[in-house]
Amino acid sequence: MQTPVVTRFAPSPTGFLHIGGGRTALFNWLYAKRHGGKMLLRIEDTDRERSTTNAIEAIIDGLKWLGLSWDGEPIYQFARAARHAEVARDLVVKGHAYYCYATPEELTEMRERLKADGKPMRYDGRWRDRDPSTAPEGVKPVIRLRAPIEGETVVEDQVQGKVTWANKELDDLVLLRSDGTPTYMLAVVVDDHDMGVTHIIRGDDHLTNGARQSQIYQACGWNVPVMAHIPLIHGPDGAKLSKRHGALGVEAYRAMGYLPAALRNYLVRLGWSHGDQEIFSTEEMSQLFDLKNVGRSAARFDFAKLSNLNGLYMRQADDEALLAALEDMLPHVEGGADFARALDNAGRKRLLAMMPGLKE
RNA sequence: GCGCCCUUCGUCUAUCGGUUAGGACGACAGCCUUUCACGUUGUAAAGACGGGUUCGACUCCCGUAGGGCGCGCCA
Repeated sequence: MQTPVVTRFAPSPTGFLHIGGGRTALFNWLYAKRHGGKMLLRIEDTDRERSTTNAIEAIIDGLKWLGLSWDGEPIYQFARAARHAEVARDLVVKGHAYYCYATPEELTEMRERLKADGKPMRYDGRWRDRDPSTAPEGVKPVIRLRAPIEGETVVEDQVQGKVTWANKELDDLVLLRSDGTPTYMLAVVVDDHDMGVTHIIRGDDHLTNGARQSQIYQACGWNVPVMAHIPLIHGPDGAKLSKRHGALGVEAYRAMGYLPAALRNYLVRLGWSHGDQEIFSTEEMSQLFDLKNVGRSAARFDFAKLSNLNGLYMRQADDEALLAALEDMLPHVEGGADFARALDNAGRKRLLAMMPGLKE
């Protein structure tokens, strides 16, 4: 019997739902649908400084607007900190991790020296085999993974293919901070395992993390989920998508009047293809989507093509549905609230009558 | 600096060793139209570079260049 597919979308709530994150969520959602599985939502809020409830709401709101849904309640990573710490301490007991008493200042100094010498900036393992009884007074230790030194770590990626690292390139990462809270690297592995995630589909900026996380899985004695690192979305100039490119969050696309169906269609074709087909209904893409046809190179965002698709979806839209979409959008667009207030039933009727011409 | 990844028209992409290298957006030129839009017809436009392997490379291998990502007690 094959285990059912479980994917997940795991944003960190430090801003709004990034357009790239929206596509990642879409791919996870489609993959789960295609295989009759589930998509889970996990909020990665372990960075207490930067995580805000506003951002959590914005992400959930953005996903809903995009028409994406998830199974069960969202999991909040911070709430699971005790479990993460327990795994880290268990790893120490088993000899797969150790306490490191190096201070942040000491490590910064170490990195600066390595950089000056033109050496790779990796933790040098100074506490890996040192007797803890020689620990300095008053320093709270972190827990580091005792990563393998020899051999190699391989990620059998569904998009990138087989990717190999020499273990000597990967240093002993921190699992548990000195204040007892988990790092991202540990939390992700423990949560994905506990949540029964079978497929990790995320941006390829996480590819190296995939290797490091594989090492944690191995230390824990757990199976590594299937991984798929999808290419990133770049701005029209080929540089990483940033504020200066304009619309970063999906809510900005709503405010510009794009239809969710058009944005989904645009996003799914960024990196994925099915022969020459350009237009996919949501139903269709959830039947056709696969990892095999996801490309490996970054795609540039093209507003002209998005607009073209949006026009196409508008012209095809049912008049009532388009009016509903308009009213739905009004509160989010500048000056829209006034328009919405002035829109009575008579106005609505008039708008509906004009819609066939308007949408052309 | 070290590691990993990527490279087909301006852009998104098809091609799974043999094709006139296909489609879409955009551009340009017609047609339609009181205008704009829609629609429609057509045109231009691509395998980064250099070596191999092969009867034959966009496709496989190596190198170079360019780009991206990672190298935090951030996620």
